[in-house]
Amino acid sequence: MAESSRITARDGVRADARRNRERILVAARAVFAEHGIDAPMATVARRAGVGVATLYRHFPTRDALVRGAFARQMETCARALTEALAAPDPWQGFQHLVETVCALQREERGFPAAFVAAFPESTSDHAQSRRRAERDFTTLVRRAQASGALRADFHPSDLAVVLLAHCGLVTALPDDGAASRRLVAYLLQSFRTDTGNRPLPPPTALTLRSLPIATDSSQGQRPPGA
Amino acid sequence: MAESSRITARDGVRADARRNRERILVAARAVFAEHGIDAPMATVARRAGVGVATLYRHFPTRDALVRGAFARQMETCARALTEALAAPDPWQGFQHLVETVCALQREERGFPAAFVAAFPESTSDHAQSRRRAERDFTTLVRRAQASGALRADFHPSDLAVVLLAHCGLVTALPDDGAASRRLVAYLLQSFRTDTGNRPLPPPTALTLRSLPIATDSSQGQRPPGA
DNA sequence: TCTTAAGCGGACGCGATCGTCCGTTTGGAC
DNA sequence: GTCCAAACGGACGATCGCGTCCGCTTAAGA
Repeated sequence: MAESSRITARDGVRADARRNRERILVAARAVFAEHGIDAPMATVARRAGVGVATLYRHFPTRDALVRGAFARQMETCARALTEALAAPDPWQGFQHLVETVCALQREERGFPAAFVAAFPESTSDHAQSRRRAERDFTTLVRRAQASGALRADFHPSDLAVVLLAHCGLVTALPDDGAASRRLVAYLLQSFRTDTGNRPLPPPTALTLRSLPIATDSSQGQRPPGA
Repeated sequence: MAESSRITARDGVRADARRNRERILVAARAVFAEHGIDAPMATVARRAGVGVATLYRHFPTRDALVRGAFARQMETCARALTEALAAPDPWQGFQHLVETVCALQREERGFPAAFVAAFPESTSDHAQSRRRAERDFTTLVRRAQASGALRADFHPSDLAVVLLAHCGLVTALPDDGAASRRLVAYLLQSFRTDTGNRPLPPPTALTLRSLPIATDSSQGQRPPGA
């Protein structure tokens, strides 16, 4: 009769519930990749083979779902930052960090827009992660500047500028890794002190003609948040 | 009875119709600036003080409305390109062009997303403008490269990369001119051959914490009126 | 003034998405 | 096997935006 006797598993979650949760996350990644993170929740549910209610039970808000779906990518980002700090050459670390995060944005469609939700202010642990990430990144910047490779007037906030711009680019051109690579290469060059022009990845096939039509609003443009 | 006798004005448009058209365009710019180009058509109509039907009569599709609303900005872009070609120093022309377009994207909110719709493929005259713009820009690039100021591996398609990235940035951070200026400065530097680090505009106040939350799609609703 | 059609506006039907409610199923402890 | 709470799923009412339809208003030529 003790309530503990009713707990069904180590973590108190029934097997089918855990299974469904995983199916939902897989489906969410697929659907977000196809239709952007504004895709209907019902679509995710159908893809996962569960009812809408089940979806909402596991993830009460779209925000929670997005965060759940891209948790792994977020961890990869965090790891990249740790690795960057550990790298013997701070500039190498810096460059690798930027390239890794941008590669994630480029490869996992839906993730770029989700990224900025990565460090939600609501939950305290995440706020803490976020603060730590900021601190670590600032340290990395200082070191890279001290080593002479990163220009002295680079400001840690420039990372946000880069990420938002890159996010916009890959959101507009989901298939085009070339554009993303090109942008990143240009930006990294402008961050260096040693500024001899270095080889770039190949240019894109874009023309003004081929730019996506704006009012086809199927693309999730990110609205500003709080 | 002759149909020509019924024509009511020089251009065959009644005075109230012309007046309403203008009011709609003003309202559209305001509403697009506040809520993005996906704002409900009815909102534009209400703001303009006309009925929905009137709005649809003048602009049958949202696309037509967007194009009408930002026609002036598009002309400014076209003029900037012409001026850039006429500039004595091709690099100056190039730089001025990029800065002008980005300034427009930054200042007229809603325009950035609209920009890519600027040269619709449907109407032949616009397609022609677009082709001409491409040709002119390519010429500008060649000249700037010949002058030695623009790096040889800059490709005209890189303009699209810049514009899309910048569009993403200002869409995400509508109020923040600093971020836009910063990005443009970085990119222009990386386009130069002469690559000594030059002074940058001041950094932004962004932190990872302050990045907009992706899935809060509630959009910062304006507290007053609307 | 009179006439007429160009122009106007709001109501309406349609379709999509949201998030909840509630009856049914099922995992797993005993 | 029995039981029950956890979990499920689909139906449902509410909301929102779209674009059209139709009766009314009004500009402006005669």
